[in-house]
Amino acid sequence: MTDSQAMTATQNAIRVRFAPSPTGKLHVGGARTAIYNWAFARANDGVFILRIDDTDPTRSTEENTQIILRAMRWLGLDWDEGPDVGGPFGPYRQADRVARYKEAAEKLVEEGKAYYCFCTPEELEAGRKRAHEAKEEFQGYNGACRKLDPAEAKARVAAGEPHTIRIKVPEGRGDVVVDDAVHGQVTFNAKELDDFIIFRSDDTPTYNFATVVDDADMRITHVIRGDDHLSNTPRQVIVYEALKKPVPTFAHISMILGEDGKKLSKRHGATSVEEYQQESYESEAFVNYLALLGWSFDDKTTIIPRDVLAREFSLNRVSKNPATFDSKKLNWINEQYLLAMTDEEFAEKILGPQLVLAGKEEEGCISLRPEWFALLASVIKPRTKIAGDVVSLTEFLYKGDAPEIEEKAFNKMLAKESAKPSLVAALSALQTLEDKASGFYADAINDALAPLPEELDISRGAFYGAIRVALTGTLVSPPMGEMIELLGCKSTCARIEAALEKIETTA
RNA sequence: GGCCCGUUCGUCUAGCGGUUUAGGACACCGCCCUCUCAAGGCGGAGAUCACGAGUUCGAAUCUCGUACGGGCUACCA
Repeated sequence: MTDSQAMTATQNAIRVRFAPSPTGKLHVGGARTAIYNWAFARANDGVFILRIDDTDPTRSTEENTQIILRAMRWLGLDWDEGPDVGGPFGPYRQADRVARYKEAAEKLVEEGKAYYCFCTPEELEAGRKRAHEAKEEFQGYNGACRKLDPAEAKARVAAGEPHTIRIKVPEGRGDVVVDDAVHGQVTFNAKELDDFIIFRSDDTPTYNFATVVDDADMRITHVIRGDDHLSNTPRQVIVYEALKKPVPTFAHISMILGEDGKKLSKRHGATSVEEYQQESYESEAFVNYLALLGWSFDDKTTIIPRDVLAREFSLNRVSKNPATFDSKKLNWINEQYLLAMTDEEFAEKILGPQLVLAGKEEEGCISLRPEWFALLASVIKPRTKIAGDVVSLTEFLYKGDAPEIEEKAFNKMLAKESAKPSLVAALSALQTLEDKASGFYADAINDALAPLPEELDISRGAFYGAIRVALTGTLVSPPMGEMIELLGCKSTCARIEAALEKIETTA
């Protein structure tokens, strides 16, 4: 590629941005917006930019910024330009760009496209109240300071009078048509827009101004963001026009609701990405689920790995209506990702880390006995919804030689006549098997146990149930052969003997 | 109040004027497999496409109203 070609490519490249405010953790709604931006950029060989919109210094924190960055990394959404990696249009934190906004705002004042306003918040509030009580159609700013003589206004500013800067919505602007990639053309009448504030009296820019300056400076071509900004878009279009910058394409995506159909909030449980990470969801499954919440690939696909998403995402398949967050489906998708792992992979990525985390195994345990862990993975994997489940699913392994037996389980399986002969027969069969030295494997164990119920004239349910309770103390466990192989002969026999003893003492 | 957006099974969605007795997925129910619990296989129930008019030979799909939900109307983002 020649330099001029490279230049053309960059100029034509799609550039999108995700611009969270660090006023809290990364929310699932924000995460989905980030995913759509990222996927749209990747699918179109575009550039994905991360910008921190911290124009509100009172609510923004560095800690939240770091949490958001961490969440983005966990989601696997890599950015090409951003606060930590830099880029040609930085800085990428709004707090570091205030001089730029000030300059842009003053320039608009100079050009007569914006003006100083000396109205106090109290006056404005009173005006709004009056308009509201009079039930006036238009309840916005009345434009009092618009008529001020510019020279006089400048003098008042120079004299230190508190002031804001308001943009002038051009007289007779007519309809502002927003070209929205998901909603189509949305028309607003500029008459309904008032001269809104672009710069506060405390010398900070407002959101509607700062984002436009940044999006223009950063050559953003597509603004993909939440629905709640749709009504603000005509205001931003006015700013683009005042700045004489091209207006990007917008794509307003709907919000995510809680299971009661209300806006997602704390009382719906986990709402931040961080919480889902801590609850041990697979990052890719989480991204998959969120991507599908408001976007579809076709009429049947539900499993979309991250790389496929990055190839296939398109804005025209984004749906307009709000979506309800369904943790059951998230769980199911998560499970599908776990199921898709090989046993070795599952042992390495899920079993090892989770068991180490729970203090059940030592770091590096898998390499010591890879086959045992692969077998364990094969029985645990289909029973795992999320990674953290493996701790309870493997609990039977760590119960020692005389597991505590749940009362309910004892009463149901061991407190009956068939229990003792079942255990005795199983014990002897297993010991014989071990003596044969042909290998204490699941298949052989199953073969050794299989004929016993009939020989003893005991139902299979009662027979295996008795062993299950003896070995685990509970009524639920992995399949018998595998479980016994995992426990090994020594522990198995010890547990059966302990159960027999308990039967004796109880009887 | 004004302006804007949205409305297909409980949930996520497919559907872009006839191919639809509205398709798929989650959840639910049943059967099969089976020593328990899963996983897997098969099947079932579940949506008069918010409602009402209109356009059309024909509408979930186009238009207009109504209702309900949401957003904006801040010196929040």
